[in-house]
Amino acid sequence: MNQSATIVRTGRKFSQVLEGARQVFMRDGFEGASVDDIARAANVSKATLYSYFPDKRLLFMEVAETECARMAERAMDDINKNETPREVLTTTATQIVSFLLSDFALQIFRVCVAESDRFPELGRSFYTSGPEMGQKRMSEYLRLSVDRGELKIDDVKMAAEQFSELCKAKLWTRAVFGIQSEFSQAEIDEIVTHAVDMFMARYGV
Amino acid sequence: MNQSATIVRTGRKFSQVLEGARQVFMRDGFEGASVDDIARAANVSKATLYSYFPDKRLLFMEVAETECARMAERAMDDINKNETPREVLTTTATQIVSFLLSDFALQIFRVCVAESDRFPELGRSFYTSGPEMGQKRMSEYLRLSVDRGELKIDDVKMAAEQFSELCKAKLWTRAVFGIQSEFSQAEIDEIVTHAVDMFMARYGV
DNA sequence: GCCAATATAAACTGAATAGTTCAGAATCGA
DNA sequence: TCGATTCTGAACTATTCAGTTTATATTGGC
Repeated sequence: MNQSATIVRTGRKFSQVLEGARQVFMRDGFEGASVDDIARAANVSKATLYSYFPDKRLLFMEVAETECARMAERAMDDINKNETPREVLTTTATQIVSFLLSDFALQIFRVCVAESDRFPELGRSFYTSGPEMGQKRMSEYLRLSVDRGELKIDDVKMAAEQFSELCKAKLWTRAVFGIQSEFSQAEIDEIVTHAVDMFMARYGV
Repeated sequence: MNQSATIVRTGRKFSQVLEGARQVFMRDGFEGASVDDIARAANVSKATLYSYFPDKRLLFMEVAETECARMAERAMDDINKNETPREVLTTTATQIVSFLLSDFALQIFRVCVAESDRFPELGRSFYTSGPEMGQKRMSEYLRLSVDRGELKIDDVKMAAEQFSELCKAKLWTRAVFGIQSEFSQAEIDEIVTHAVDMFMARYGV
């Protein structure tokens, strides 16, 4: 991954370039985005852009990694460990569902899926800083609850995977394929309730 | 969707073209595949190809639709309605998981996700003939079992969505991002068991 | 105010590639 | 065998786009 050596990170317009690239890549994907578009969006000349990034791929990778890190930071941040599992799970599921349905998460998912054939490192990087990261946070919480005797789980990792998977039911697939793009709170709550009910039916004490 | 009107489906080499297109699109995605490549793979001249399909997009759509139909046909075909729910669900889950992890299903998913921004009809078509189709079949079975008193389900559609989502736990995400590409029967069975256990815990009588 | 680093605009190269055209060859039904 | 349909190959157009170049302008530290 460390072709980063060849990226020049100093200079007045570095972050401008990155921000322009972010916008355009997120809107158009990798192939869809032209370097001219990016330069225009960044209010920067093409020559300047190329003085920072040796090529389009590296620029894209940089954007993707930055976005994934930002993503991981946001999602599942405020687990209040003193509430009951049902409460915690409900709060967390609501966050997860809302996040998964955001334009932002959807678009980066699309781009990463689309390009992970061409850039295997991208797939890995996304997985590590996205889904895997979430799964770890969730596992920690579940482990805690099990130790407290609040939940009864044989395989904590698997349970965490199942939980986040349940959060994708119905709406997420529809969102990914552009069938539906607006989601009411009621729709989200419905998914959340069903996810939590199912989880508790299986792992509740 | 019926730009299909403009596709000529008769002629000696129609299926040859389609098969070549299938191979190349599945390997390279939409942008990645060049029409020259496809013509070569199909053992057909470019002119012939264009005599069947007015443009690359329609050719792609045709391939995707054909593949989805084939997909829907295969998956969840042999539900033996006389077994217990646990048995039926286990068989079905095994089929679903294996199918979801096949190169074939993964590749078509990737391509459809990648291109559904540019071709909204493609996303819709994939969703309809893929996930939605599966969900309907599953719903029918669940409805039957509920009527028989074998299961207790408030929202059959939602339960069907949850079930297929549970089949994606752990392995599928890893597959989509190319983290893992070989899956042992034991790994598949693990997912299946956990999916069925969870489902039965929630909806069993 | 000067110098060195940094940025700009715009034109250019070179490579891919979608889609067209057409004269002639292969194929097939009758 | 004949005539019509279908296919071929190869050359051609036109476009898009990554990446380069160059001559000029801006900026900021000293």
